Amino acid sequence: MVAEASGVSPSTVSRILNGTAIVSPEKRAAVDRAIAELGFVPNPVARGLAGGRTLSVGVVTQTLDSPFYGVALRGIEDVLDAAGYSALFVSGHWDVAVEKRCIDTLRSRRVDGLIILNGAMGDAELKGLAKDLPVVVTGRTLKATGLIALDFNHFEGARLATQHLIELGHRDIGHLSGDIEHPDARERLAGYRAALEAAGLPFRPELVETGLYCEEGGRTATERMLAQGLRFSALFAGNDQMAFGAAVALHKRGLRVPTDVSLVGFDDLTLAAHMTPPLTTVHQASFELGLAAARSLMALLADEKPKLTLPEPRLVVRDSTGPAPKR
Amino acid sequence: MVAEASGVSPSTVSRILNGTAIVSPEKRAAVDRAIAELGFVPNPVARGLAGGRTLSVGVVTQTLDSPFYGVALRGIEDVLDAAGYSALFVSGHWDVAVEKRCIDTLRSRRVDGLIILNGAMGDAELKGLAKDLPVVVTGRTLKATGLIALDFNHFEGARLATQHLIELGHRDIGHLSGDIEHPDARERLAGYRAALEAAGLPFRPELVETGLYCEEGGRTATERMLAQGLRFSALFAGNDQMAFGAAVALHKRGLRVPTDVSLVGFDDLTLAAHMTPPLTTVHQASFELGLAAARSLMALLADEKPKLTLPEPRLVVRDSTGPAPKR
DNA sequence: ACAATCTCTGAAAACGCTTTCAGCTTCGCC
DNA sequence: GGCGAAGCTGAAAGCGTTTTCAGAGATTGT
Repeated sequence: MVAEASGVSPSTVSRILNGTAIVSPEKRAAVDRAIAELGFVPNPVARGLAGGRTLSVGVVTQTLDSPFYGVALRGIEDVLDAAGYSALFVSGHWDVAVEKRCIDTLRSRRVDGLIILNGAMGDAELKGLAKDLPVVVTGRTLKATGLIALDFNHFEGARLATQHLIELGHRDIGHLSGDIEHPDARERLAGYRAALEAAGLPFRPELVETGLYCEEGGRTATERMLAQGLRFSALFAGNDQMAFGAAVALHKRGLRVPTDVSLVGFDDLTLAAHMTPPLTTVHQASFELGLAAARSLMALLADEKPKLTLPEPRLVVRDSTGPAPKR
Repeated sequence: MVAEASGVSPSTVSRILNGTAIVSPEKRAAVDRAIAELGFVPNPVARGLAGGRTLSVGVVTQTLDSPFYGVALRGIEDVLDAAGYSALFVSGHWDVAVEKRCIDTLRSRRVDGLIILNGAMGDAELKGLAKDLPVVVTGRTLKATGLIALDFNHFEGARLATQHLIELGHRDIGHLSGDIEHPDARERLAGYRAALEAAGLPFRPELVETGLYCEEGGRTATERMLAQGLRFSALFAGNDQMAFGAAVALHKRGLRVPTDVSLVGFDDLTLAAHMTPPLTTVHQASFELGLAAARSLMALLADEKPKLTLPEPRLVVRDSTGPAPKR
């Protein structure tokens, strides 16, 4: 230990560095000077070995390059960085087995905590994990000690989107649902249905088509609806990526957005505002989600109980929705 | 050390785990059994302290949520993961100071190597870094020991894109250039110019507008050109994101793609194929870039000299380009 | 004024591995 | 048959911190 070369014992230096105990001003000054002169930087690896805390947290996401979670990762990074923590990002690729392996790796690397963005694993396992180390999980609601769950109000978002279409006079409103495995897809579907029923419109299962939460999924789902000869004047897509795909499918069929078909997305990706026409969508504050997740974890690590809450979803009306065409 | 509880000395176990030396089959079998029974998992933190190798590499990118680099990150993760390495992703936010701080953090965490995606720092500093630990850098060409530079052929890509427009009969071809600070933006501009000149067309500086490499940058650059009353029948955007922005600007002016203006992008983001109309663009193999970068680093760490090469750019013709309108 | 308490500090153990060093065998060869 | 070389293995010394433990002074209470 280099700093020792300048006066005191390693224990004292450690105490100064960590503020673990009171040290006399003179020694503190001497050590500070030595540190500055030597350009000393503590070694996190050794710290991790000795102290058990590595000042690193694991972040498991599904795909690193998702436009939606990417932004959340940035929020996480910001908070962690400011707190002196480093993030280990891993992706589970929507595969429970891969996800578990990732988590094992992270644990073997002795991360101090875990942030799991929309994990695929079961609630029970998650609770088990949380017994060992602090966990913040998004995309589900769950209560357990050492665990904080953060989720958006998908139901309300979907309700807003559908209501908007109804208010524009649309009656035949289709829904492109994400894979029903995802709790958020289920909630969005429920919100869509609730809005219809609140307006006295029937819920028609044939107007709901399911696909993967991506451009391709939205495109093929729309093509299926079109192929079936279904009549609809508006489409509420489970997320923006699906909406992009839907726009392509409609365009190919010669249908104009919003003249022939109104289109609403969900997420408000950066790109939504830059699509042609700019997409009406439900804004999800994913950056804030990242911030909140990271802050929650920091609180958990400090043995506090914060219970941060996420902003409510908000409809952003752009140019992809318009009045229903006369029948 | 737990595994010792079953027969041999810790040194021998370590040797088996690392393949550092030849061990007799019986001992090896005994140890293997013990490891299996105890479910022993080596502690990378201790390993890092003792051996100097942490089996982790630092990856510095500019923004975690870039659609282009996101894909590359996935490629990096795939390779690293398979090799038993973990990645520490950090983002420099296009700021040299931030970037340096990130690198310091990574070094203090004793990463075994560094992958720098389009770093903002100077060549000289990079070379200095490479003296200390293996570095792979993308987006520039550079030669130094312990350093591998990987880059696309931006010039050729831009040339292909421009040539395609010329072959379609376009004569007034604008270019939305990325910030000229970026070497790749400069090369793309050069490729554009070379294609023009090869076809005997004059290079007209007023048809080149510069902006940030993002949707907003493309939109405002296009708006500026439109506002100046410039006549052009085709636009070659510095990257796909700028092309998306350009499409919005054109759409607002009532100009149709490709009927009134043909549009070519660069990168071939996933979204390019799902935009309306699907975007003609230059394919950059960013996933392969990630793979190649990670593999190069692994090779460097193994003291090999691989010199992987990236695929040549390739024009992907979709629906955003068409024949030049008659004048 | 003396014991009982506090403060502050250093010595030393621990964290869980890797690696060097030296010792013991077993060969191969003159 | 003896000697050097080569092959395996264990003991022990780190790696750079934190943390426990106990001791040296300085305070306080009576």
